[in-house]
Amino acid sequence: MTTETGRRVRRPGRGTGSLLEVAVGEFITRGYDATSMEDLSRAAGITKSSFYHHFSGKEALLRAALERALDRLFAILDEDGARTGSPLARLRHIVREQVEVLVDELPYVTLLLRVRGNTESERWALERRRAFDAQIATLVGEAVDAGEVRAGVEPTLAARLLSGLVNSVVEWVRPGRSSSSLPEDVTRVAFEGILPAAAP
Amino acid sequence: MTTETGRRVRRPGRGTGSLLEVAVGEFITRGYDATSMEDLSRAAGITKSSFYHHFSGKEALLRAALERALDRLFAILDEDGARTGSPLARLRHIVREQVEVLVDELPYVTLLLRVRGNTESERWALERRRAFDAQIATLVGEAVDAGEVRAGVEPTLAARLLSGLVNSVVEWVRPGRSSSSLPEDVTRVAFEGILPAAAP
DNA sequence: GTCTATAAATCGATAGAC
DNA sequence: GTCTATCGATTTATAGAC
Repeated sequence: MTTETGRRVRRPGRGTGSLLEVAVGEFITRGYDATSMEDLSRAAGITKSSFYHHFSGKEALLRAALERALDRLFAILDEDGARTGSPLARLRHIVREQVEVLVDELPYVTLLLRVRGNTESERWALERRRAFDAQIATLVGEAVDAGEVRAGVEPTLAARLLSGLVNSVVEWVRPGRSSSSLPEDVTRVAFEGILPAAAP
Repeated sequence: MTTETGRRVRRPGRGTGSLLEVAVGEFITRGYDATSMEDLSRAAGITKSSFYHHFSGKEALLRAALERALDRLFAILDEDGARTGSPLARLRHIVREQVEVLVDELPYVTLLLRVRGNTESERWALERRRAFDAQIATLVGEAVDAGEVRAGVEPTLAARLLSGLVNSVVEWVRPGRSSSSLPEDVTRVAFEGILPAAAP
Protein backbone atom coordinates (compact mmCIF):
# COMPACT_ATOMS: atom_id res chain seq x y z
CA MET A 1 0.00 0.00 0.00
CA THR A 2 1.43 3.39 -0.98
CA THR A 3 0.34 6.99 -0.65
CA GLU A 4 -0.04 9.19 -3.72
CA THR A 5 3.55 10.35 -3.21
CA GLY A 6 4.75 6.77 -3.17
CA ARG A 7 5.75 6.58 0.46
CA ARG A 8 5.11 3.36 2.34
CA VAL A 9 2.40 3.25 4.97
CA ARG A 10 3.07 1.19 8.09
CA ARG A 11 0.90 1.94 11.08
CA PRO A 12 2.92 1.38 14.30
CA GLY A 13 6.70 1.26 14.73
CA ARG A 14 8.97 -1.34 13.11
CA GLY A 15 10.01 -4.75 14.31
CA THR A 16 8.27 -8.09 14.63
CA GLY A 17 6.12 -6.83 17.49
CA SER A 18 4.22 -4.41 15.32
CA LEU A 19 3.84 -7.03 12.60
CA LEU A 20 2.24 -9.33 15.16
CA GLU A 21 -0.07 -6.54 16.23
CA VAL A 22 -1.14 -5.92 12.66
CA ALA A 23 -1.61 -9.64 12.01
CA VAL A 24 -3.76 -10.20 15.08
CA GLY A 25 -5.95 -7.31 14.02
CA GLU A 26 -6.48 -8.91 10.63
CA PHE A 27 -7.11 -12.32 12.17
CA ILE A 28 -9.81 -10.83 14.38
CA THR A 29 -11.66 -8.98 11.65
CA ARG A 30 -11.33 -11.50 8.80
CA GLY A 31 -11.00 -14.70 10.80
CA TYR A 32 -7.73 -16.64 10.95
CA ASP A 33 -8.49 -19.07 8.11
CA ALA A 34 -9.89 -16.37 5.86
CA THR A 35 -6.81 -14.18 6.27
CA SER A 36 -4.10 -14.71 3.66
CA MET A 37 -0.45 -13.83 3.96
CA GLU A 38 -1.20 -11.35 1.19
CA ASP A 39 -3.78 -9.70 3.43
CA LEU A 40 -1.28 -9.52 6.27
CA SER A 41 1.52 -8.02 4.25
CA ARG A 42 -0.78 -5.49 2.62
CA ALA A 43 -2.01 -4.40 6.05
CA ALA A 44 1.59 -4.12 7.25
CA GLY A 45 2.70 -2.16 4.19
CA ILE A 46 5.31 -4.66 3.03
CA THR A 47 5.35 -7.52 0.56
CA LYS A 48 4.53 -11.11 1.32
CA SER A 49 8.19 -12.14 1.00
CA SER A 50 9.27 -9.47 3.47
CA PHE A 51 6.72 -10.75 5.92
CA TYR A 52 8.17 -14.26 5.64
CA HIS A 53 11.54 -12.81 6.61
CA HIS A 54 10.13 -12.01 10.08
CA PHE A 55 7.79 -14.94 10.68
CA SER A 56 8.06 -18.46 9.33
CA GLY A 57 4.38 -18.46 8.38
CA LYS A 58 0.82 -17.89 9.42
CA GLU A 59 0.80 -20.40 12.22
CA ALA A 60 3.90 -18.90 13.85
CA LEU A 61 2.01 -15.62 14.11
CA LEU A 62 -0.99 -17.33 15.62
CA ARG A 63 1.17 -19.19 18.10
CA ALA A 64 2.91 -16.01 19.25
CA ALA A 65 -0.42 -14.27 19.75
CA LEU A 66 -1.94 -17.16 21.70
CA GLU A 67 1.13 -17.43 23.88
CA ARG A 68 0.89 -13.78 24.83
CA ALA A 69 -2.74 -14.14 25.89
CA LEU A 70 -2.12 -17.33 27.85
CA ASP A 71 0.91 -15.92 29.65
CA ARG A 72 -1.12 -12.96 30.84
CA LEU A 73 -3.93 -15.20 32.08
CA PHE A 74 -1.65 -17.62 33.94
CA ALA A 75 0.20 -14.72 35.54
CA ILE A 76 -3.02 -13.97 37.44
CA LEU A 77 -2.81 -17.31 39.23
CA ASP A 78 0.61 -16.36 40.61
CA GLU A 79 -0.56 -13.13 42.20
CA ASP A 80 -0.90 -12.94 45.98
CA GLY A 81 -4.66 -12.42 45.82
CA ALA A 82 -5.04 -15.69 43.94
CA ARG A 83 -2.97 -17.70 46.41
CA THR A 84 -3.96 -16.39 49.83
CA GLY A 85 -7.29 -16.01 51.59
CA SER A 86 -10.48 -18.02 51.43
CA PRO A 87 -11.39 -19.89 48.23
CA LEU A 88 -14.21 -17.43 47.59
CA ALA A 89 -11.95 -14.42 48.04
CA ARG A 90 -9.35 -15.95 45.72
CA LEU A 91 -12.03 -16.66 43.14
CA ARG A 92 -13.25 -13.10 43.21
CA HIS A 93 -9.70 -11.84 42.78
CA ILE A 94 -9.09 -14.08 39.79
CA VAL A 95 -12.36 -13.13 38.09
CA ARG A 96 -11.68 -9.43 38.53
CA GLU A 97 -8.14 -9.74 37.19
CA GLN A 98 -9.33 -11.92 34.33
CA VAL A 99 -11.66 -9.17 33.14
CA GLU A 100 -8.76 -6.75 33.48
CA VAL A 101 -6.62 -8.93 31.20
CA LEU A 102 -9.49 -9.38 28.74
CA VAL A 103 -9.75 -5.63 28.30
CA ASP A 104 -6.01 -5.02 28.40
CA GLU A 105 -5.10 -7.69 25.84
CA LEU A 106 -8.39 -7.69 23.98
CA PRO A 107 -7.28 -8.79 20.49
CA TYR A 108 -4.96 -11.50 21.78
CA VAL A 109 -7.49 -12.97 24.20
CA THR A 110 -10.25 -12.69 21.61
CA LEU A 111 -8.14 -14.78 19.27
CA LEU A 112 -7.50 -17.30 22.04
CA LEU A 113 -11.20 -17.67 22.80
CA ARG A 114 -11.97 -18.42 19.15
CA VAL A 115 -9.48 -21.26 18.89
CA ARG A 116 -11.07 -24.65 18.18
CA GLY A 117 -8.01 -26.92 17.99
CA ASN A 118 -7.57 -27.55 14.27
CA THR A 119 -3.79 -27.04 14.14
CA GLU A 120 -0.96 -28.03 16.44
CA SER A 121 -0.68 -24.51 17.88
CA GLU A 122 -4.40 -24.37 18.47
CA ARG A 123 -4.43 -27.68 20.30
CA TRP A 124 -1.55 -26.49 22.44
CA ALA A 125 -3.40 -23.29 23.29
CA LEU A 126 -6.64 -25.15 23.95
CA GLU A 127 -4.91 -27.43 26.44
CA ARG A 128 -3.36 -24.54 28.33
CA ARG A 129 -6.69 -22.74 28.37
CA ARG A 130 -8.40 -25.82 29.77
CA ALA A 131 -5.76 -26.05 32.47
CA PHE A 132 -6.56 -22.48 33.44
CA ASP A 133 -10.29 -23.22 33.57
CA ALA A 134 -9.60 -26.37 35.57
CA GLN A 135 -7.85 -24.37 38.28
CA ILE A 136 -10.90 -22.15 38.56
CA ALA A 137 -13.17 -25.17 38.72
CA THR A 138 -11.09 -26.59 41.55
CA LEU A 139 -11.38 -23.32 43.43
CA VAL A 140 -15.16 -23.32 42.97
CA GLY A 141 -15.29 -26.81 44.46
CA GLU A 142 -13.22 -25.66 47.43
CA ALA A 143 -15.53 -22.70 48.04
CA VAL A 144 -18.52 -25.03 48.07
CA ASP A 145 -16.80 -27.52 50.40
CA ALA A 146 -15.85 -24.70 52.76
CA GLY A 147 -19.50 -23.71 52.99
CA GLU A 148 -18.79 -20.25 51.60
CA VAL A 149 -21.55 -20.43 48.98
CA ARG A 150 -25.06 -21.78 48.92
CA ALA A 151 -24.87 -25.17 47.26
CA GLY A 152 -27.36 -24.47 44.50
CA VAL A 153 -26.04 -26.38 41.53
CA GLU A 154 -23.20 -28.67 40.64
CA PRO A 155 -19.82 -26.97 41.13
CA THR A 156 -18.78 -28.15 37.66
CA LEU A 157 -21.73 -26.40 36.03
CA ALA A 158 -21.14 -23.30 38.13
CA ALA A 159 -17.51 -23.13 37.07
CA ARG A 160 -18.38 -23.50 33.39
CA LEU A 161 -21.01 -20.80 33.50
CA LEU A 162 -18.65 -18.55 35.42
CA SER A 163 -16.01 -18.85 32.70
CA GLY A 164 -18.65 -18.38 30.02
CA LEU A 165 -19.95 -15.20 31.60
CA VAL A 166 -16.50 -13.71 32.11
CA ASN A 167 -15.17 -14.58 28.66
CA SER A 168 -18.26 -13.19 26.94
CA VAL A 169 -16.97 -9.72 27.75
CA VAL A 170 -14.75 -9.88 24.65
CA GLU A 171 -17.89 -10.06 22.48
CA TRP A 172 -18.90 -6.47 23.11
CA VAL A 173 -16.17 -4.55 24.97
CA ARG A 174 -14.33 -1.98 22.86
CA PRO A 175 -10.64 -1.19 23.26
CA GLY A 176 -10.12 1.99 25.22
CA ARG A 177 -13.84 2.43 25.70
CA SER A 178 -14.45 0.36 28.79
CA SER A 179 -15.44 1.75 32.16
CA SER A 180 -12.78 1.49 34.84
CA SER A 181 -15.31 -0.22 37.10
CA LEU A 182 -16.03 -2.98 34.58
CA PRO A 183 -13.92 -5.69 36.28
CA GLU A 184 -15.62 -5.01 39.62
CA ASP A 185 -19.08 -4.82 38.01
CA VAL A 186 -18.66 -8.11 36.18
CA THR A 187 -17.40 -9.76 39.37
CA ARG A 188 -20.38 -8.53 41.33
CA VAL A 189 -22.82 -9.79 38.70
CA ALA A 190 -21.08 -13.16 38.57
CA PHE A 191 -21.22 -13.77 42.30
CA GLU A 192 -24.40 -12.01 43.38
CA GLY A 193 -26.56 -12.88 40.40
CA ILE A 194 -27.29 -11.18 37.13
CA LEU A 195 -30.78 -10.27 38.20
CA PRO A 196 -31.20 -11.16 41.87
CA ALA A 197 -34.77 -11.02 43.08
CA ALA A 198 -35.59 -7.82 44.95
CA ALA A 199 -35.86 -8.18 48.70
CA PRO A 200 -39.57 -8.32 49.57
CA MET B 1 -16.01 -42.46 -0.01
CA THR B 2 -16.77 -46.12 -0.70
CA THR B 3 -16.79 -49.34 1.30
CA GLU B 4 -14.63 -52.28 0.30
CA THR B 5 -17.57 -53.64 -1.70
CA GLY B 6 -17.85 -50.36 -3.55
CA ARG B 7 -21.17 -49.19 -2.12
CA ARG B 8 -21.63 -45.52 -1.39
CA VAL B 9 -21.65 -44.35 2.19
CA ARG B 10 -24.02 -41.54 3.07
CA ARG B 11 -24.86 -41.19 6.76
CA PRO B 12 -28.49 -40.04 7.11
CA GLY B 13 -31.31 -40.20 4.53
CA ARG B 14 -31.24 -38.44 1.16
CA GLY B 15 -32.34 -34.97 0.19
CA THR B 16 -30.96 -31.51 0.77
CA GLY B 17 -31.79 -31.71 4.48
CA SER B 18 -29.23 -34.39 5.17
CA LEU B 19 -26.64 -32.59 3.06
CA LEU B 20 -27.16 -29.51 5.20
CA GLU B 21 -26.75 -31.62 8.32
CA VAL B 22 -23.49 -33.06 7.04
CA ALA B 23 -22.23 -29.63 6.00
CA VAL B 24 -22.97 -28.01 9.35
CA GLY B 25 -21.10 -30.81 11.08
CA GLU B 26 -18.05 -30.14 8.92
CA PHE B 27 -18.33 -26.39 9.44
CA ILE B 28 -18.34 -26.92 13.21
CA THR B 29 -15.34 -29.21 13.34
CA ARG B 30 -13.14 -27.61 10.67
CA GLY B 31 -14.41 -24.05 10.84
CA TYR B 32 -16.46 -22.52 8.02
CA ASP B 33 -13.59 -20.87 6.17
CA ALA B 34 -11.32 -23.90 6.48
CA THR B 35 -13.97 -26.22 5.03
CA SER B 36 -13.79 -26.74 1.28
CA MET B 37 -16.56 -27.93 -1.01
CA GLU B 38 -14.35 -30.97 -1.51
CA ASP B 39 -14.48 -31.65 2.23
CA LEU B 40 -18.25 -31.33 2.22
CA SER B 41 -18.84 -33.64 -0.72
CA ARG B 42 -16.43 -36.23 0.63
CA ALA B 43 -18.27 -36.20 3.98
CA ALA B 44 -21.57 -36.55 2.15
CA GLY B 45 -20.35 -39.38 -0.05
CA ILE B 46 -20.92 -37.61 -3.36
CA THR B 47 -18.78 -35.57 -5.70
CA LYS B 48 -18.31 -31.84 -5.58
CA SER B 49 -20.38 -31.35 -8.72
CA SER B 50 -23.26 -33.32 -7.27
CA PHE B 51 -23.18 -31.13 -4.21
CA TYR B 52 -23.46 -28.03 -6.38
CA HIS B 53 -26.61 -29.54 -7.89
CA HIS B 54 -28.32 -29.19 -4.47
CA PHE B 55 -26.80 -25.99 -3.14
CA SER B 56 -25.50 -23.03 -5.11
CA GLY B 57 -22.39 -22.88 -2.97
CA LYS B 58 -20.89 -22.72 0.48
CA GLU B 59 -22.63 -19.56 1.53
CA ALA B 60 -26.07 -20.92 0.66
CA LEU B 61 -25.42 -23.76 3.07
CA LEU B 62 -24.33 -21.37 5.77
CA ARG B 63 -27.36 -19.17 5.21
CA ALA B 64 -29.76 -22.10 5.48
CA ALA B 65 -28.12 -23.25 8.71
CA LEU B 66 -28.18 -19.79 10.28
CA GLU B 67 -31.81 -19.30 9.31
CA ARG B 68 -32.79 -22.52 11.04
CA ALA B 69 -31.10 -21.48 14.28
CA LEU B 70 -32.57 -17.97 14.20
CA ASP B 71 -36.08 -19.20 13.46
CA ARG B 72 -35.98 -21.47 16.47
CA LEU B 73 -34.75 -18.67 18.72
CA PHE B 74 -37.32 -16.14 17.56
CA ALA B 75 -40.10 -18.70 17.97
CA ILE B 76 -39.43 -18.53 21.71
CA LEU B 77 -40.49 -14.90 21.80
CA ASP B 78 -43.90 -15.85 20.39
CA GLU B 79 -44.68 -18.37 23.11
CA ASP B 80 -47.26 -17.52 25.77
CA GLY B 81 -44.70 -17.64 28.56
CA ALA B 82 -42.65 -14.95 26.81
CA ARG B 83 -45.62 -12.61 26.31
CA THR B 84 -47.64 -12.84 29.51
CA GLY B 85 -46.74 -12.35 33.14
CA SER B 86 -44.26 -10.07 34.86
CA PRO B 87 -41.07 -9.03 33.04
CA LEU B 88 -39.01 -11.22 35.36
CA ALA B 89 -41.21 -14.26 34.77
CA ARG B 90 -41.07 -13.71 31.02
CA LEU B 91 -37.29 -13.39 31.20
CA ARG B 92 -36.95 -16.64 33.08
CA HIS B 93 -39.14 -18.38 30.54
CA ILE B 94 -37.09 -17.09 27.62
CA VAL B 95 -33.78 -18.06 29.20
CA ARG B 96 -34.99 -21.57 29.97
CA GLU B 97 -36.33 -22.05 26.45
CA GLN B 98 -33.18 -20.58 24.97
CA VAL B 99 -31.09 -23.25 26.66
CA GLU B 100 -33.56 -25.82 25.38
CA VAL B 101 -33.05 -24.59 21.81
CA LEU B 102 -29.27 -24.47 22.26
CA VAL B 103 -29.23 -28.15 23.17
CA ASP B 104 -31.88 -29.16 20.66
CA GLU B 105 -30.29 -27.38 17.68
CA LEU B 106 -26.73 -27.49 18.95
CA PRO B 107 -24.77 -27.51 15.67
CA TYR B 108 -26.93 -24.83 14.04
CA VAL B 109 -26.83 -22.49 17.03
CA THR B 110 -23.12 -23.12 17.52
CA LEU B 111 -22.55 -21.99 13.95
CA LEU B 112 -24.71 -18.92 14.54
CA LEU B 113 -22.75 -17.92 17.63
CA ARG B 114 -19.47 -18.08 15.73
CA VAL B 115 -20.59 -15.72 12.98
CA ARG B 116 -18.58 -12.50 12.80
CA GLY B 117 -20.21 -10.74 9.84
CA ASN B 118 -17.71 -11.17 7.03
CA THR B 119 -20.19 -12.14 4.31
CA GLU B 120 -23.66 -10.91 3.41
CA SER B 121 -25.32 -13.92 5.02
CA GLU B 122 -23.29 -13.47 8.17
CA ARG B 123 -24.19 -9.82 8.44
CA TRP B 124 -27.86 -10.72 7.98
CA ALA B 125 -27.64 -13.32 10.72
CA LEU B 126 -25.73 -11.00 13.02
CA GLU B 127 -28.43 -8.35 12.69
CA ARG B 128 -31.21 -10.80 13.50
CA ARG B 129 -29.23 -12.12 16.44
CA ARG B 130 -28.75 -8.61 17.77
CA ALA B 131 -32.48 -7.99 17.43
CA PHE B 132 -33.10 -11.05 19.58
CA ASP B 133 -30.64 -9.86 22.21
CA ALA B 134 -32.17 -6.39 22.11
CA GLN B 135 -35.57 -7.81 23.05
CA ILE B 136 -34.01 -9.48 26.04
CA ALA B 137 -32.24 -6.27 27.02
CA THR B 138 -35.56 -4.42 26.88
CA LEU B 139 -37.13 -7.01 29.14
CA VAL B 140 -34.28 -6.68 31.61
CA GLY B 141 -34.87 -2.94 31.73
CA GLU B 142 -38.58 -3.50 32.36
CA ALA B 143 -37.84 -5.89 35.22
CA VAL B 144 -35.59 -3.28 36.83
CA ASP B 145 -38.16 -0.51 36.35
CA ALA B 146 -40.86 -2.70 37.88
CA GLY B 147 -38.71 -3.17 40.97
CA GLU B 148 -38.55 -6.92 40.50
CA VAL B 149 -34.79 -7.13 40.83
CA ARG B 150 -32.21 -5.45 43.02
CA ALA B 151 -30.73 -2.65 40.95
CA GLY B 152 -27.11 -3.76 41.23
CA VAL B 153 -25.58 -2.87 37.90
CA GLU B 154 -26.54 -1.24 34.64
CA PRO B 155 -29.37 -3.14 32.92
CA THR B 156 -27.37 -3.05 29.67
CA LEU B 157 -24.41 -4.81 31.28
CA ALA B 158 -26.71 -7.30 33.00
CA ALA B 159 -28.39 -8.18 29.70
CA ARG B 160 -25.05 -8.68 27.95
CA LEU B 161 -23.69 -10.94 30.67
CA LEU B 162 -26.96 -12.85 30.74
CA SER B 163 -26.68 -13.59 27.01
CA GLY B 164 -23.01 -14.44 27.41
CA LEU B 165 -23.69 -16.91 30.19
CA VAL B 166 -26.55 -18.61 28.37
CA ASN B 167 -24.79 -18.85 25.01
CA SER B 168 -21.64 -20.27 26.58
CA VAL B 169 -23.51 -23.52 27.06
CA VAL B 170 -22.70 -24.46 23.45
CA GLU B 171 -19.00 -24.49 24.34
CA TRP B 172 -19.23 -27.65 26.43
CA VAL B 173 -22.65 -29.30 26.09
CA ARG B 174 -22.64 -32.53 24.11
CA PRO B 175 -25.51 -33.63 21.86
CA GLY B 176 -27.69 -36.22 23.55
CA ARG B 177 -25.60 -36.06 26.70
CA SER B 178 -27.20 -33.18 28.52
CA SER B 179 -29.17 -33.50 31.73
CA SER B 180 -32.89 -32.86 31.37
CA SER B 181 -32.65 -30.33 34.19
CA LEU B 182 -29.98 -28.27 32.41
CA PRO B 183 -32.31 -25.49 31.20
CA GLU B 184 -33.70 -25.05 34.72
CA ASP B 185 -30.24 -25.24 36.31
CA VAL B 186 -28.79 -22.62 33.98
CA THR B 187 -31.76 -20.36 34.61
CA ARG B 188 -31.36 -20.66 38.36
CA VAL B 189 -27.66 -19.86 38.17
CA ALA B 190 -28.30 -16.88 35.92
CA PHE B 191 -30.90 -15.29 38.19
CA GLU B 192 -29.77 -16.31 41.65
CA GLY B 193 -26.03 -16.02 41.14
CA ILE B 194 -23.36 -18.41 40.08
CA LEU B 195 -21.91 -18.58 43.55
CA PRO B 196 -24.24 -16.71 45.92
CA ALA B 197 -22.76 -16.12 49.35
CA ALA B 198 -23.98 -18.57 51.95
CA ALA B 199 -26.53 -17.19 54.41
CA PRO B 200 -24.68 -16.37 57.65
C1' DG C 1 -28.97 -36.71 -9.89
C1' DT C 2 -24.60 -38.29 -10.55
C1' DC C 3 -20.31 -38.28 -12.76
C1' DT C 4 -15.33 -36.73 -15.18
C1' DA C 5 -12.78 -33.00 -16.53
C1' DT C 6 -11.27 -28.55 -16.24
C1' DA C 7 -11.27 -23.54 -15.93
C1' DA C 8 -9.68 -19.39 -13.42
C1' DA C 9 -8.23 -17.56 -9.28
C1' DT C 10 -5.86 -17.70 -4.98
C1' DC C 11 -3.30 -20.07 -1.48
C1' DG C 12 1.17 -20.67 1.51
C1' DA C 13 5.72 -20.64 0.72
C1' DT C 14 10.46 -20.23 -1.69
C1' DA C 15 14.44 -18.61 -4.88
C1' DG C 16 17.43 -15.33 -5.58
C1' DA C 17 18.70 -10.36 -6.80
C1' DC C 18 19.70 -5.90 -4.60
C1' DG D 1 15.38 -6.22 5.14
C1' DT D 2 13.10 -5.51 1.03
C1' DC D 3 11.91 -6.66 -3.47
C1' DT D 4 10.16 -9.37 -8.17
C1' DA D 5 8.99 -13.61 -9.89
C1' DT D 6 7.28 -18.00 -9.55
C1' DC D 7 6.18 -22.89 -7.98
C1' DG D 8 2.90 -26.38 -6.86
C1' DA D 9 -1.17 -27.22 -4.47
C1' DT D 10 -5.78 -26.06 -3.53
C1' DT D 11 -9.96 -23.27 -4.07
C1' DT D 12 -14.82 -22.21 -5.88
C1' DA D 13 -17.35 -23.08 -9.55
C1' DT D 14 -18.85 -24.63 -14.33
C1' DA D 15 -19.35 -27.54 -18.79
C1' DG D 16 -21.24 -31.28 -20.49
C1' DA D 17 -21.81 -36.51 -20.82
C1' DC D 18 -24.66 -40.33 -18.89
